[in-house]
Amino acid sequence: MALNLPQLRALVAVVDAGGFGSAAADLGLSQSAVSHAVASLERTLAGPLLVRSTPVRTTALGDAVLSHARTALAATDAVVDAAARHTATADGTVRLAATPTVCQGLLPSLLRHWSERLPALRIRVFEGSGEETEAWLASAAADAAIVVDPPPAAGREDPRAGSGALLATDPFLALLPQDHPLAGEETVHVADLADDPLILSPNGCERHIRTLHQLAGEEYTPAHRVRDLGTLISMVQAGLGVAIQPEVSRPLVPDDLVLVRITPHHSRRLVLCGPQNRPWQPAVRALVDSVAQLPTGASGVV
Amino acid sequence: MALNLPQLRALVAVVDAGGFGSAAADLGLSQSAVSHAVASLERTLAGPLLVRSTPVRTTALGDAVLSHARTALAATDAVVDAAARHTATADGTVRLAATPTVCQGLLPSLLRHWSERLPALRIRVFEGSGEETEAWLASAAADAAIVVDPPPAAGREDPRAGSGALLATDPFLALLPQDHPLAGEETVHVADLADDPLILSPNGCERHIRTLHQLAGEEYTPAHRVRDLGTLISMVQAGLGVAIQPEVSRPLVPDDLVLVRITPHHSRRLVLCGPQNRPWQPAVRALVDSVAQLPTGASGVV
DNA sequence: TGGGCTCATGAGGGAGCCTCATGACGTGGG
DNA sequence: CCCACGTCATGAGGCTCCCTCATGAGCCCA
Repeated sequence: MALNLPQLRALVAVVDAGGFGSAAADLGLSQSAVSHAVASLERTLAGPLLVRSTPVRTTALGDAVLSHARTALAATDAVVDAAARHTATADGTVRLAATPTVCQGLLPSLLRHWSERLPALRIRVFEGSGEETEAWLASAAADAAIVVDPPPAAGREDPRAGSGALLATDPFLALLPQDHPLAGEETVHVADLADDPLILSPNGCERHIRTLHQLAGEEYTPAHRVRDLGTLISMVQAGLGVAIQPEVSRPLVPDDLVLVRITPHHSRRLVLCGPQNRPWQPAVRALVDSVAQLPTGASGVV
Repeated sequence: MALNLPQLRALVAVVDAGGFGSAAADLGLSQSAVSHAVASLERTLAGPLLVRSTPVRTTALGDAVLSHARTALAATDAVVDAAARHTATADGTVRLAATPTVCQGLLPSLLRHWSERLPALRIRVFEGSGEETEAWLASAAADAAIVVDPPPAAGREDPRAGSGALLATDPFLALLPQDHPLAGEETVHVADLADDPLILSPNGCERHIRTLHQLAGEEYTPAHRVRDLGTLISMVQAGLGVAIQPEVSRPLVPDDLVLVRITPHHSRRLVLCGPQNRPWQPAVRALVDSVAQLPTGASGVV
């Protein structure tokens, strides 16, 4: 004879209503059901819980049990409440904007994570340059975006916007052919690459690469500019030069190229967030929350 | 499809064990039962709770639900724990010593109260004089007693003894025939009764009555001494004199006698307690606790 | 004494929970 | 490459339990 929820509900209802009949009415059951429930609970607890009088009173045993019964019932209600609140906010479709590097390097594992943690959520990915993604987010063409180096916590015009989640602090690395003289090094310096033609990475990384050269006191003279990351990789493979790429592009680097840590150290912050000028979709909040509890800087999100 | 405890137990066990099979082993069930339970819980909450992988991971919905499920289960465990602790301490037989006045005036309602609140407890009443009751308690011939004016909180030799419950502050009243000249008064003074023969109440009340006369500055000259309260009442009914009786004897006073408030005010404290020189029985603790939460000074305990 | 109210108690039906057996899926070693 | 293995899902079946209906017992009050 195991304890169960209807028994506890009956006990609490009888105490609150002051009688079996009115408790049955409150619970939407027959008086008989309430009587059976309390009687079986008294059997499992091996003692009377209630004094049958008008109004009913609790025995000492009933008193000792009652508060725990209330918390148990409150907790089960909290279970269904939490579930209802969750399903109300964590479904629908989110339009997510991101840059090509992020889409190819970081997003696959993120989408896998979300499909596990938030399976009711559909995510449509929109790939664009850094400027495009921010414009889409501002113009409501996207619901969320992975933005690079947003102003930290400031510039949020709508107080309902909330804060984003730091997905990774993404360091810049040197991309070299495997047979490059420095390919085996632990770390290379920007100055060491001055003799190699620099192939400029696509999209919005140019700003960071220029900063890197300024930090090193080196002249910034890119030899080639390409738009597509595939093109860049092919050129490095062909020995036409070297490149500087963020860590997240590692999954895309073929076996015959290597990524080597570069000094001076410089990195960019990749942040998942919703729009700054209007309230976020609940689903976007759920997406951000589900990655916020991950170890920070986890470029290798499972 | 209603939420129930086995479902919550299954969910928590799977998360803790890291898999359905080991959770089933922990719960002493088949793997199939655990699978069915989690599946039905996911149906009632309208969303997946777990990601089936090795080891299993929670979805965001699962996380939101899990902590509430744990508290619900802990509370149900607390219910059976409280009941077990209670039945372990609140049964058996208690030998209760009390004076005749208390036995006749106060005990009936107390015994009714206890038979409701602590029905598993049998109480054997031993009636004796004040000295006898205290001697029985000291010699372990009684397990508890209702004692008059015990030294307040001091003189407790065994620290495990605990403190008693104040049952009543029991004021002394004048017992008069209904046709006595002062019977209609709100309050009478000890000096007003100087002309009436004083019939001494039985048992240990003489000390208090003497104190009353000292407080009033009156001479203390009892005309009659009787042992039995019934005798005293008969004599007052016969017009042979007046008496001074504690409030608790009110239920025993016939209709043709009246109890009138007396000045100077004097009262005795009736305290239920266990022995002072050895640990109390758990059942005695339960008795004391069950009256301690009543309104104090309730000579009219329901 | 009889009516009304309250709770207890059988009998019966239906839904649940559990088990056994089997199938689907992914994984790692020979 | 494929097979063995471990894990979980899924039906079918039995048994327990939970609920309802009907009826009886105890109590209070007129």
